Parts: sequence; structure tokens; C-alpha cells
Amino acid sequence: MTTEEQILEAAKRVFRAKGMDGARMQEIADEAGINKALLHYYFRSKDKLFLAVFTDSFRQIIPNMEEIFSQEIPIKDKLGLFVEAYTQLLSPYPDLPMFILSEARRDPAILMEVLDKGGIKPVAITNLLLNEMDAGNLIRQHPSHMMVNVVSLCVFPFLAKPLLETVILKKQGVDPSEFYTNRLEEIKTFVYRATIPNYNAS
Amino acid sequence: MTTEEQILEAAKRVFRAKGMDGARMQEIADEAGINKALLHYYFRSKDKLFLAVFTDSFRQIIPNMEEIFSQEIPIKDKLGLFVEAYTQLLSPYPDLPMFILSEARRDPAILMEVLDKGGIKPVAITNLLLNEMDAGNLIRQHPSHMMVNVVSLCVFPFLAKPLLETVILKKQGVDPSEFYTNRLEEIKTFVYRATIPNYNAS
DNA sequence: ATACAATTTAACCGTTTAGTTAAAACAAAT
DNA sequence: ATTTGTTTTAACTAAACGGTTAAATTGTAT
Repeated sequence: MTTEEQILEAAKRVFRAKGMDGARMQEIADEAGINKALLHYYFRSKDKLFLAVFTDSFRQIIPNMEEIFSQEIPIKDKLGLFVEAYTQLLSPYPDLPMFILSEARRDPAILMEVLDKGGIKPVAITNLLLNEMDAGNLIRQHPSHMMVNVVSLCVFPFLAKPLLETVILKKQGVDPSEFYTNRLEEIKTFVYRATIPNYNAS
Repeated sequence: MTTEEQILEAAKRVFRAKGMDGARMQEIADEAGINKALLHYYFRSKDKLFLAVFTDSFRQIIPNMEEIFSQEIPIKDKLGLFVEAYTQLLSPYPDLPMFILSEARRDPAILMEVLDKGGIKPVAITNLLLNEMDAGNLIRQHPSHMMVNVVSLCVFPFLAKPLLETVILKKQGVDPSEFYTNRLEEIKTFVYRATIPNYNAS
């Protein structure tokens, strides 16, 4: 791994954990095992380094939806695959969603910079969902809301992790690790019941 | 409104918009229409002021669940009322959820400080849900996951607001204001289909 | 009017921070 | 051996920040 990559990896860890305002260039240098001078030697400013981290992070939270939704399988299986892929994508990086969303709120302009590069094509998915509704394979509903609903169920637990673990779980006596292992199946059946016709009957 | 209240209101606005790390005491003083010296005259330190804001904000995002769930109405109506109450609770303060969750992640210890004061009793709700499942009024599922699911659907759009508006909505040609007005009904029917037996049939 | 609390003004302190600079050391290729 | 790019060291700057201080001012209640 080159020094530049080492720095970027260290910067990812620190920025994701503490955000732009809370992160310190010195801490990133320490984390990378180098000194502050070398940090500026590679990335001239904190803003440039942050932009690199944010761009990289944003690419990471966009799942490969085309790969899933272009398969020739029932829409129910596509939804299941998406939920699986997305939770597994985020599991190793539980800080990612909060990092992206809170930094996007702090500086909405940064979204426009990154959005054009990393392509999101919700139109294609929208049409696919509408076709499945016409075919009777999907309960009729607004595609935008359905997409937001599914993503909400997948992402929210990562965003609320500290709150969930202390409030709901500890006070309820539920084992946190058990909660997370059950989570995937619970999301899937919840989504199936809300979107697949006659799912409850079967 | 007393000066102390003016300061607290100003601090709420600034802290919620920029977070602890991004907020500046000078900006809070300006926002409150006073000077920095007076700010420390009332709240001795940034930490103390922040704690006051966080405590107040945390109380605000805990809906009055007892009032809703103790009514003598079907569980379906209780769920609908909860979704309605919660989205209406957050609508005037769209920054609240992100503020609470991101600060809770930055300093998880602050949660324990606040949690004991503002009471959350998920055990009562858990038992209520289990009873409704036994009575056949609710599709059987883990109560913890069901609660997280419903809250996810309500809160996530507020957390992802800037991202949603730029990415999904603008690129799709959907009017953001139309999205938000439809949102409430979409959540409710989504929840009904996923939790109420034979809801689709009726 | 006097006393007292609230508020302003303005300067100040100590610390932290991003960023710079220059010189030296190091490593690898020519 | 010399060059070239990389890395370290260490000191430094300039600005921002949280917090303090003291004196003056204002307003209000007694």
C-alpha cells in the first residue's frame, strides 16, 4: 500500500468517526503513522483530503443496483437480494451512513460535486417497479416512497446504533447481537408483507 | 421571554444546525442578540450550554406514547395515530433527529445522562404488541423489530432530507413538497400491510 | 438616591488548529 | 557518486476559539 493510500485509509477512519469539524489533521497523521508535514505534502489542505474521503465514501454506499435488478428473477427475490446486499454492504462500515448524511447536511453543496460522478439512476428502477405493479406482482404504491421505505428499514439501525443499543435493547433485556442477526430476516418479511400481493396467504 | 430563554433558543438553533463541534459560542451570542460575556454569565461553559440543549431536544423527540397506546381503539388505529403524531412532531423541527443521533454517536456517554431523566418505557409497548398478536389483531413478529421498523419509516426521511431532495427527487422529476404531503399516508398503508392481518383483502 | 442585578464593552489569556518552511536524513534509481 | 523524490524533524505563523476580567452602563426595585 502506497503512502497516499495509507493516508487516505487513515483519513477515512478519522473523518467517519468524528466528522469534518471534529477531525484533526494531527490525528489523521498519527493514525497513518506519518507526520503532519507529509500529510500536506500529499493532500494540500483539510478540505481536499475531506473531499477525497467523502467521494470515496459516497461511492461505497451506493449499492450495485443494476446487477440485482437486471436479473431474471421474481421481483420479490430482487427485493430480498437488495436488502441482503445493502445490509451486508454496510455491516463492515457502520459509520458510513451517518457520515454521509450528516456531512451532506452540513454542506449540501458537496453533494452536487459528488453526485455527477457517481451515477444513481432511480428512473430505471422506478419503471421496473411500475411494470411489476402493472403485472400484478407488486402492490400498487408510489415507487419513490417504496424505495425510500426499503432503504429506511436497512439504513436506520446503523444511524441510530448507539441510541438503539442503550435505549431499546438494554432497557428491554434483548441481546444486541441477537437483534442484529435477526434484523435481516425481519426486514425482508416486513417488506414482503408490505409489497408482495398475497404474501401473507402463502 | 427571559434572557436565559432567548439564549437557550438561540443555542438550540445553532447547535442543531451545526452540531457541537461546528457551533461557535460567538455565533450563539449573535443569534441571541447579546454578547459573549453575557453568554458565559448565564451558562458557564459550552459543555453546560450544549447539555441543556441536548436534554431539551431529547425530550422533544420522545413522543407521548402512553397517550396514544392507552386509548381504547384497535391496534391499527394506534399505529396510525403514532405515525401521524410522530411525523407531525418532527415536521417543524427537521434538524432534530440528525442532531440527536449524530451527537449521541459522537459522545455516547451523554445518552446515559439524559436517558434516566426522560423516561422511555418500551416494555409496556412490547407487552401490548404481544397481546395484540395473541388476539390475532397483529401479524406475529418481533416487537423490537416492529417498533424499529415503524420509527425507521417515520424518521429516516428527516435524516436524509438533503440527500433525498437532491438525488432521488430532483433526478426523478418528483416535486419535493408533493413527496412530503404524500409521505404520511404512504407510511401508514405500508405499515398496515406489514402488520395488520388481512389488511390487503379488506 | 441608593443598591443591586443585568448587560455591554473591550481588551486579554492560553490553547488549539491548519498550514508553512527550511534543513536534514533517507532510499532508490541513474 | 549524484540525482531525485520521499520522509522526518522541529520550529514557526496566523487565525480562531473558549473563556476571563474589569470597568462602565443600564434598568429596576427599594
